[in-house]
Amino acid sequence: MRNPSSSSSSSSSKAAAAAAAAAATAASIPTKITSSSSSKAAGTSGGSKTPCCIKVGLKRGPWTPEEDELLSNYINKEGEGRWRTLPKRAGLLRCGKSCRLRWMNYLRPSVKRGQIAPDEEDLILRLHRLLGNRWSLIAGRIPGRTDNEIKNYWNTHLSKKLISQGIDPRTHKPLNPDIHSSATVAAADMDNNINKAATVSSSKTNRFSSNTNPSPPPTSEPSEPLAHHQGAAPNTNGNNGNIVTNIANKENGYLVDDQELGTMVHGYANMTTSDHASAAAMGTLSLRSNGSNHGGALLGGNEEDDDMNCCADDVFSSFLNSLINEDPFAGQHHLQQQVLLQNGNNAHNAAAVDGSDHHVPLISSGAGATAPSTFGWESAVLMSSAFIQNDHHRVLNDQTE
DNA sequence: AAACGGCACAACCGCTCTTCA
DNA sequence: TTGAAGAGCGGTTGTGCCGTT
Repeated sequence: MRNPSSSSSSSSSKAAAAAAAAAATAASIPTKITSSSSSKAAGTSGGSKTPCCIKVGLKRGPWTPEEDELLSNYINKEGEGRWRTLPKRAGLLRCGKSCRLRWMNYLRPSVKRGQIAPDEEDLILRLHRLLGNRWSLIAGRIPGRTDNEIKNYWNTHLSKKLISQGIDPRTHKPLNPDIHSSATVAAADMDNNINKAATVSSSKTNRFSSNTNPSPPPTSEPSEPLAHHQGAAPNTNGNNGNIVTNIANKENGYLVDDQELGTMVHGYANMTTSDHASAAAMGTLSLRSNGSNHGGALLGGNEEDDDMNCCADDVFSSFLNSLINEDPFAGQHHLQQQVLLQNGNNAHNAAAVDGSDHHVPLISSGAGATAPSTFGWESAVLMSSAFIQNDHHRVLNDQTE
């Protein structure tokens, strides 16, 4: 089903249709309810697969304007959360997951519809190069865009665009080494810079230590890519231990892997406090987004989150920014500053976050190169290694299985 | 005008992680 | 310690639209 109001890089006729449909439905509401969707809605699930909610009578398929209104009204009134029971309370014949998805990807006021701007596209490319198919993380750095939207845009536009340029959309490296387009040269340049940071921050391991099947190098097969990425949310508890035993093995092609992401968090946690309770609290932080910020807050950046989250998010954002801006050491400098501030007082108040989603601008004003500090991510990694000893043991155990 | 195929994208599925009793 | 519930993520599917034949 196509949502008229979300038509982006479409033809003018599509845009016209979208405009007409948008006029008919003031909000983001689908204009078509198909017969096939009705059959789905009967709860017949349309196949042998078991739907997420097997309760008989729950509707599936495209949402109607009435359903959207019910959901929006309810959430505006009661707030998000408790998705499992929300449908019943809101008077919807939908499963909770469906409601959550509809709200997150479509009905939320903060969702920005419309064409992906060139700068957004560039940002997506850069972030994908850094993060791989971690759409929620990517979406979290692009205000108003959802992971689903970015994922779709990537699959339908950007991956093909890269392929047409002779670039592997998964690794961002040339498909054919003989081809030296400007794009591939630029990618290679960036790769060189990024590798510095990758080395500093220890680096790649099996992306998912719990996976007994060693992660294969990425292929150009779009559907395979992250099979090893199942459920892909990186878990700081389970993966960081690998930084001790696996060094400099960045075979997956992504520039920042889960271990590194998690390490940044752990490392920062360790540096910013000597209080074990606080450190432990930080240790529970997940790279998965938390709360209502649907992927927006890397470190669980809800407004209610504690100071540590705020700072860690800021630091990570800074680091990510520095990678995107091809200055792998800027984050170190910023980190050091943050640590000093944090030790001195509540530095988080100075954290640059916007009011809505804790997004930190990524297109910085030319992050100036900062001299590498002796106290940076490398320290963070080492310190975090000690900090997460328990996880390390766990990982080692996993590896022996 | 009909058939066909590709495109775009909302929605769904299966899985994982976190939290809590 | 364990299991259930809640929540979130990435991958895939289904469907309408549009252009081409």
